[in-house]
Amino acid sequence: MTIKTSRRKNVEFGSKFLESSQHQLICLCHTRNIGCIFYVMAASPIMRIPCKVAELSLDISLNCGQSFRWKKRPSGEWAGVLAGYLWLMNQDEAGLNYRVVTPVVQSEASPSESLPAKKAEMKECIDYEHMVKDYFQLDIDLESLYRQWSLADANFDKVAKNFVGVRMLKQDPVENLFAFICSSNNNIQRITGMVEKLCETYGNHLLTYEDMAYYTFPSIESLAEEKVESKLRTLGFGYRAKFIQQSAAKIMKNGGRDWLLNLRTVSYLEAKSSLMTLPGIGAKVADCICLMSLNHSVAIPVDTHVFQIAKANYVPHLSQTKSVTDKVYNEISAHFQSLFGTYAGWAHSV
DNA sequence: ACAGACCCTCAGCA
DNA sequence: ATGCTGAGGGTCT
Repeated sequence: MTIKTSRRKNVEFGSKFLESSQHQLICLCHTRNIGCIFYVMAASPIMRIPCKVAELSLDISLNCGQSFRWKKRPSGEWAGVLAGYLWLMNQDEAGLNYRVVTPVVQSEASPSESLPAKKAEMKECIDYEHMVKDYFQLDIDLESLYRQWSLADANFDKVAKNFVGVRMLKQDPVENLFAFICSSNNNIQRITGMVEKLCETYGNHLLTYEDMAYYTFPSIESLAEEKVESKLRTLGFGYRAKFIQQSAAKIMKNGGRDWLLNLRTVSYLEAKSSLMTLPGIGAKVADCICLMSLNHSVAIPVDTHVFQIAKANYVPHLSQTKSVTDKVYNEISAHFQSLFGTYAGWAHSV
């Protein structure tokens, strides 16, 4: 089997490996003085889920500020790390195409010995389709929700045709939480850079694919260490450096990742108020986390833009209001919740 | 309820 | 070319 390397040479080895598998092997080979380091990855075949653009627009949903981790590659594919794999996706009118790239071996030894041992692992049946459907929440009928929202609100009806297929992702709450601590008083470009720095500094290098390094999102533990604040300061996080370290430490004290995941099972208001006990998380960020990773689809994050839109089109008596006080925040939230119903947060995103 | 302060960056403009 | 200002998916005191 011929394997392309990052140095654009071809390496021959392991021709029997995976001969009966439908997976494709990719090997990146770096010479380091005498030895070689092999980064071996397996790319799945392209898989497909029938899905209309009206049910899911990748271009909007992956790039509208709910996740900061998806990047469009020159090929037009979206690339992102999810559940410890690199995913590559695109879509056409009728379907979503995706493939998965996963590291198999990273060793300084000759790969010929370790590869067969990984063979069984590769063949392990992983339900990628289920993971995609879960992440995009494809069991939720978005077209039907759009119809419902259009009936409820003429303004939505007018605007919605330009923003078809806007779907909330079901994100990992750890990534979601720390990314949105970064979002306060900030712009998307800078937030994206900060999330990248978090991953490069405290995440694990997953693999390098076509000259792009991909990292996992850091664990809560790794962000909870005391040194993190000063390090993030030097990386330009500003006052958010302290929030990140302190929130991580507090979550660990509360029970770590399980404590966060458990917020999916409690009521929306309980989840929100629990999140707001963490430093750097106020009402808006808490609502973002509720909506984007904790299944509380009724949550309405009221940011400065939602405030402006609400003043101009929905809650006239706020037209002279200068700032978003708690009272104003709750009033705007409640308005959109009663207008759009259970999936109000999804409608708000459109 | 409401200012200020908080880190940093980047348009927009003089 | 430099320098100033305001705002950017807020939060805390």
